[in-house]
Amino acid sequence: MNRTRAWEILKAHGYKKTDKRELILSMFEETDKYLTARDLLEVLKKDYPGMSYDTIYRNLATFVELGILEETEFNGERNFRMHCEIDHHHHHFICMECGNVKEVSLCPIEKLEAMLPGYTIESHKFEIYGKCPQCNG
Amino acid sequence: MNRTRAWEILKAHGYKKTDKRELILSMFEETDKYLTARDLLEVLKKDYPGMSYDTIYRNLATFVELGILEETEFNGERNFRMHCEIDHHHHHFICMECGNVKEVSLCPIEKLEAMLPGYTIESHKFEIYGKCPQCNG
DNA sequence: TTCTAATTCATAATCATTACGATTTACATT
DNA sequence: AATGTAAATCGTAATGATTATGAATTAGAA
Ligand SMILES: [Mn+2]
Ligand SMILES: [Mn+2]
Ligand SMILES: [Zn+2]
Ligand SMILES: [Zn+2]
Repeated sequence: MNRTRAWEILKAHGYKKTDKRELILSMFEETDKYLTARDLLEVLKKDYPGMSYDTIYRNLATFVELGILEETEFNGERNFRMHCEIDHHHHHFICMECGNVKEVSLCPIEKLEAMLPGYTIESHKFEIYGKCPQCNG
Repeated sequence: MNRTRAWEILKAHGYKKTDKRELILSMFEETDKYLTARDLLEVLKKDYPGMSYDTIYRNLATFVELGILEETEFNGERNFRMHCEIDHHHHHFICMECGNVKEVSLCPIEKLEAMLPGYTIESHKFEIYGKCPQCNG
């Protein structure tokens, strides 16, 4: 996902183009790491000192709802990142040192479905945490 | 894990026997569901109206540290449950309707390790959410 | 029974997140 | 280009989970 595509989606749903949204999207575009609301505010405050958490959270919710961002939760905080381009189902290795993210295609959810008759699987979370090669030194 | 074993561990680490701990442990012993700090306080307030969140959280942290409880996070809250008896590595299907938990032995973490040379895997989370057979009707 | 460290209580602080009325702004329409 | 209006943002306060702290209580050893 990139900013251009994001704006197509936003427009298609009747959302207006604003500088704040543009800035938020550009922050996500230039990193593959997960960001928190706090991360965003910290940076946006430089350009917009009056920037409100309400604006951040409301837009994050919109972006997730429209599939522009993906969301997860670790270290007791909500984390967001640009939704992956990759079309096939996959998961992420997340470096707890630098935040870098690596795609992981292994997922046993289909096998699992067969092993749980009577159960309805609505969602699943498979996340791997550790240190990436750079941080391992 | 049961209360008796839990007390062995607590004693072995020099922790004292208190009524609050006994009650907390008994709550976990009699269900296989995940409980939040709020769930616990709600019940403990009946016997101990002055019961403090501090006591709950401090003991939960102790129990997790000693391997008596296991902890996870979903729906934006920390959730706790008695640590499983089962010795082999496994994960959980969690019913989002009734909270029931089912063991799931499928896990691709070892295969994954081989697929991520240079990476150090420190931990991983694999959780499946949905509806159990009873709640599906 | 006495002593002491562990535990709990009572309360406030902190942190992430949400809520809301007032104000401003994007953009469609004239 | 000016106008009207719904959308978006601001400013600020509320909420809810969690953590912190100092005083009071208590379990268990001596
Ligand atoms: Mn990805
Ligand atoms: Mn289990
Ligand atoms: Zn998967
Ligand atoms: Zn596993």
